[in-house]
Amino acid sequence: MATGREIAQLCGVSVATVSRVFNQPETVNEETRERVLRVARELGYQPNESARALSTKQSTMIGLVWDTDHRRPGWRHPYLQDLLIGLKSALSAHGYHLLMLATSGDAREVGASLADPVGYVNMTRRHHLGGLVLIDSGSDAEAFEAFAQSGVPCVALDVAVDGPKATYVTSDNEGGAREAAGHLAGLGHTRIAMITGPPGNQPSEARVSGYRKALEEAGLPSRAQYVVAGDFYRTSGTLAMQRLLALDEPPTAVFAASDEMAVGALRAARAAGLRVPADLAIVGFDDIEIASVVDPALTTVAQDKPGFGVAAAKAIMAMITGGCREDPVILPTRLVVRDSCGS
Amino acid sequence: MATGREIAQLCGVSVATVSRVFNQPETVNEETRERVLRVARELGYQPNESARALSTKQSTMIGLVWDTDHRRPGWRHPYLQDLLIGLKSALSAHGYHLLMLATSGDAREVGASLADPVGYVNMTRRHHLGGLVLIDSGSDAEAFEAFAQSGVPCVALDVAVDGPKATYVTSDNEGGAREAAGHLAGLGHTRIAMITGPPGNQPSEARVSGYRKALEEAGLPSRAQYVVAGDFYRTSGTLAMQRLLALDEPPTAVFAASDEMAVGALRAARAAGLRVPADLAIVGFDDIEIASVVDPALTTVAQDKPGFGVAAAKAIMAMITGGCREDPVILPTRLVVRDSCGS
DNA sequence: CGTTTCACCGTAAGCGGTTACATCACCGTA
DNA sequence: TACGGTGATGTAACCGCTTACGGTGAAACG
Repeated sequence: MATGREIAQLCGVSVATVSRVFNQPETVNEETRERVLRVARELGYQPNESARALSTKQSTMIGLVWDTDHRRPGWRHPYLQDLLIGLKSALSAHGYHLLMLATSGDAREVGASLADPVGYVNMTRRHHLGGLVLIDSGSDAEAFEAFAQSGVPCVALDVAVDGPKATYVTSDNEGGAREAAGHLAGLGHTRIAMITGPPGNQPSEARVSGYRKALEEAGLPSRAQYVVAGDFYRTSGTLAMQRLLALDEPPTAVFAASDEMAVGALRAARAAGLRVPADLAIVGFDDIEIASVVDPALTTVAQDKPGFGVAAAKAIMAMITGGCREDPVILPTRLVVRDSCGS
Repeated sequence: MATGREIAQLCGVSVATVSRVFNQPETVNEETRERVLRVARELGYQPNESARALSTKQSTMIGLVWDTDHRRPGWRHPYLQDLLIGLKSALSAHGYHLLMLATSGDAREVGASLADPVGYVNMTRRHHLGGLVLIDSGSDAEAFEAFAQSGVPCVALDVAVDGPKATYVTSDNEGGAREAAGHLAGLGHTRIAMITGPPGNQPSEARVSGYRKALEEAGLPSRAQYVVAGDFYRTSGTLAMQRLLALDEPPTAVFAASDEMAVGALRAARAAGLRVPADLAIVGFDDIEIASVVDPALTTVAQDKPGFGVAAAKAIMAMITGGCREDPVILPTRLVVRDSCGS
């Protein structure tokens, strides 16, 4: 590996000049700059990032906090891949790398344990990370708040946090839900139920709120027994649907807070002998891949998946360079009408 | 941030001793060791990884090479999330972190361009990465070979590579395909077609080979027009199926090299008025999520998705510590019989 | 012609660890 | 008593880069 010193010797300049060529090119004479660059290229020079980070106290890395061995076994993020694509490409464009942090297993560790924000924050300091991107694993609101308060620049996905250098990005859950439920109402449905996510989950709460607004706007009554809680998983959708169907006056339309639950509901409906959408209209949320594959294809509220990553990347970079808090980002959603609501 | 020097001063020892406490605990007197550890804990000491890496010329990071802006637009890895879960948790357990590399956009870059192995290898040196994990993006065989030859420890997923410190992990594609096609033969089918992946793709080739073996074992003739090429995408499955159905003697069973193509084939069959599985049996490969959701649920060959990541992690760590090549890992597959083959 | 200005560049002190080597006290042994 | 061995620790060089500071020569100025 060629070092700056070698280049300096070959060019007859000092290491300081070599460094300047790469960091403040305008301060060095064009002729010598060219010379240094040429030699650097010939030698295949790669600046030592460890040395640079040590000296400048900052690296070009952003930490990604994503709990894989989570307390909710089997949990899968609905669109992790698209999110990462957006995140990574936006970060790459500005020379940043994404570091998937681990807090466990390191014998050298001092006082950091798994799923413990402190552990991640420690890692942030160890590696001079510019900031953190926090991926929601379903119910980390409290932990995320700790991150936000730590002073480390961080942006949370789908969890509203607040802190000196913290912000978040989320979809317009309320608006999307409102559009979805409104769509059902517009189709003439008057008995519209909702299957929610786990209580306390922010996107879920927002979706419930949007659902309520849509009912109100359509002049429909809001019945308590039409709102039943799920947990975003498919099975919970089936269970919830069964409870709805057991009602004296079962709904003719259901809005599920996730596509997975919508699929579960669809199963339950079919098992009960109902035809979808003829007897029961179903709308989901997320627009994950299976939405277009189930039969009937699921009408759903699409989230801007890569946009999530891009927005997170922009926010974190802005906070790193700007040094202050950024405004939260609310991404627009889009109602994708397919066959499950019989429009 | 507390440094080793501060600890040293507070404990009345030298920085060397502090360092030894963490790296060669056995060489330092128990009493002083306890003292140093206690003070370190009180100060919330976190070793500076940049300094450590600079000094030792190695970091605790493994690079992940995953092309997001690939020449095949819309490409998605069939099970990236599970793979990452396995990879990350196995690496975490040994104190390694995963760095998602970017090669583009860095103005400071010297001679590294996107999708160029050299760029990634340069990044490896810059950051003192222990090694690289290469995720196949569909057709990177040549590029991967360049990685393998670079001397950097690396393990490729689903691409057979060879090099001084390179190895790969892949599924038993041939065996899985053989079992799948054999299953169809066992069901009494004699006209069994196959929809392959893109020509040159190694897993696809192996699956074709397994398919051929199964036919042979069942005493069935191998007809050239029964093997039609797709590209792993859904649309290509539809197209391929249409061609198969246009044959004078259309097949009664189809084995697709991916679930996506199987779904596409299923659509084509249904559009042609065929019932699945009564008129046409279909088997896929991968066992992605949609396989269990389509109607009829897809019989398919399941890959050990998290196992991929775990195996890759073990291999790369073994090569880093061992310094030499590891044997390739072939993961067993499992035939998941659902409804699309009418067993 | 002396002085100021300015563009350019070198010197050297860090950044926070690791580690080869030296030191020192202490013990057992001849 | 002199000496080699051993365990515990200190000393200092080094890893490769950044940057504050100072120096130099030439152009510009009065």
